[in-house]
Amino acid sequence: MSLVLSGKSAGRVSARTEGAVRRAAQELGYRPNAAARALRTGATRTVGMVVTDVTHPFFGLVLRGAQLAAWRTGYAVALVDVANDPDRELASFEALRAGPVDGFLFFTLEPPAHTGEHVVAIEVEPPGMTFVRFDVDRGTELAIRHLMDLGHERIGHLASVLEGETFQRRRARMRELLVAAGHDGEICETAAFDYDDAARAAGLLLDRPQRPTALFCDDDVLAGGAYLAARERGLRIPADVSVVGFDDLPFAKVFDPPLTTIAIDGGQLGEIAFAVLAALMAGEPAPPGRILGAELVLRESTAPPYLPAPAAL
Amino acid sequence: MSLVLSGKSAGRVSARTEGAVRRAAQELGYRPNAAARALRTGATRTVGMVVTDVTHPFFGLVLRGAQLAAWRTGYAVALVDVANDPDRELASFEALRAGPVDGFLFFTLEPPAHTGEHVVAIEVEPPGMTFVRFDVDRGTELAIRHLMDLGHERIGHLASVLEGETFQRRRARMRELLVAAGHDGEICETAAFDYDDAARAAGLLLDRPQRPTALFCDDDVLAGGAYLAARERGLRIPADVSVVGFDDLPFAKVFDPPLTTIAIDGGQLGEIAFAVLAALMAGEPAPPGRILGAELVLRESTAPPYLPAPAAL
DNA sequence: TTGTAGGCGTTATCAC
DNA sequence: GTGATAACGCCTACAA
Repeated sequence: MSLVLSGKSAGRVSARTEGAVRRAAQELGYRPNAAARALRTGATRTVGMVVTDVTHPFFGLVLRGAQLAAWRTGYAVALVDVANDPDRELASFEALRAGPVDGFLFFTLEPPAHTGEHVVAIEVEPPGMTFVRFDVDRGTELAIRHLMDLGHERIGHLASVLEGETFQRRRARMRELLVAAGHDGEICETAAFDYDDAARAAGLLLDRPQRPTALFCDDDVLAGGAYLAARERGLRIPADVSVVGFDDLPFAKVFDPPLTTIAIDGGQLGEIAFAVLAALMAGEPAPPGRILGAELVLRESTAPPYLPAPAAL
Repeated sequence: MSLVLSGKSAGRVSARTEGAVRRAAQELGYRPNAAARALRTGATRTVGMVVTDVTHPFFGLVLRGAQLAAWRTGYAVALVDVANDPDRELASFEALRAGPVDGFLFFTLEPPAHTGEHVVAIEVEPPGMTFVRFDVDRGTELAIRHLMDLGHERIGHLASVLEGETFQRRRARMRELLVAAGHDGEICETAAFDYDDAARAAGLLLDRPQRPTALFCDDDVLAGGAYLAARERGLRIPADVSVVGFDDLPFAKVFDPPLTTIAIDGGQLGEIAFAVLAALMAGEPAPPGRILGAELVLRESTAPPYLPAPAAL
């Protein structure tokens, strides 16, 4: 019967019956029931992607990448937004374990500990769990080096409030580089991924008695907050403060001045994360993890500290 | 047996057995299988939301709103991105009809014609289909009026290439208002929701022999492209060109100058769309449609045309 | 108050 | 090459 539809008719059913079946199915508007199939086969050909915050522009890129890769292999990806709520995160995981998905892409602060499910962690590297992440150490090194090469010594860090591993890495690496160069290592404020809150935190940094001459931001949204704070205070970027972001979100180049930032490829991240998960689900030997590149995109928000005022003044 | 777990034990099972059952379930790590339940009950308590482009920042807001509302009633929402591809749109619909969802939220150009499924259209108003959309007529009226009040007569339209109903509305209303005021009604270029393409199209507008003194953009992303084009040409906003956007995306206020735009509430849209769908699924009488407000947010990207040069020159 | 059985729509196996 | 049948796990009606 439905051998035909599942494409396993080769050499099993006569061409005539096959045609008849197809026609009948067509006319009756028959469509195989997904629930029954899932029950029988134990697979849904769907993977769940759980993210902390759909509202952040970076996720769209990642989801798009994962979705494209999934599509090619006949999988669908269901997105679950956890709205920065750990309880909800756990609840989602439990709900999804109940059957609706064959595997998980966890783009959150802390993926649930290993449970025998197929899961790949994104941007986190939990011990023993397959992961895909960017080389943020390299990324922050590129950013900080660039600033130090320009002559900056007092570099503020506009950091994410989120305790994610990727952010801890940024902080640690930055500190390392700064102390290695003999500079002050901890001028830091944290903010949510929200322009107003970021502006508030950036303001705290800019209002310090010893104002930092440059700001390294965990993310382009945060950098946007720094732009806001600088504008409120009549500070020019980059003449009075240099700013460097992270992510290279599409709007970074429309900021004024265009934002110098660390580019990472969200689409690629999603694509690779799905590929790794697919390997896992297929029982193939998957790599323990993948680390993706990051590079510096030079635009116009950085300059040497304290540019001399125009000669005329 | 599983009467307990489904919460229907009231007056059917003794408290003792109930406790025993719960404990056993706990220890065995038993969790009801979603596929089997779906097969049996015919419902999945999941709705599908299909969007044209996850990559656009507006969708995050809508999804968040829908997801929050769904969560409250024990529903999940699965997001499907269609990547602006009509074939994929149809394919997704077919795939989703196979069972995995109880209802649909269609945020696309053209939701598939009525098929007996529970579906609510978002930002489109197909005949006979339940919908939720913004009052874009009012929104564009607010924008155009504002520009005309400022004294603009030659207003360019930086429009979306997408043929969505919401965009056709903007165009039609704008034209109406312009011809009613006796102005030239069609200075228009279209672009994809992408800063570079938008900059290209905006450039076409700005390079016209009779340069428009103001630009009305279908969307804040497009407005960002206008900023880029103006910058390339050394044109000042708003002194040389006024710009007004649509959506009030979070980054609009960090643009320089902060963007005057039409604010619409994506979260509310998602929330209401889900509520309407829930009513539909429950068989309750649902309203034929809902129209949500839009308002003008005055910032600094608009001014009277051709501001006189500073007296000193 | 508790136990049992049937069926939801598939797929896969096995006998014809 | 084809048709029958069992089983996936849950829910619910009905019998004990």
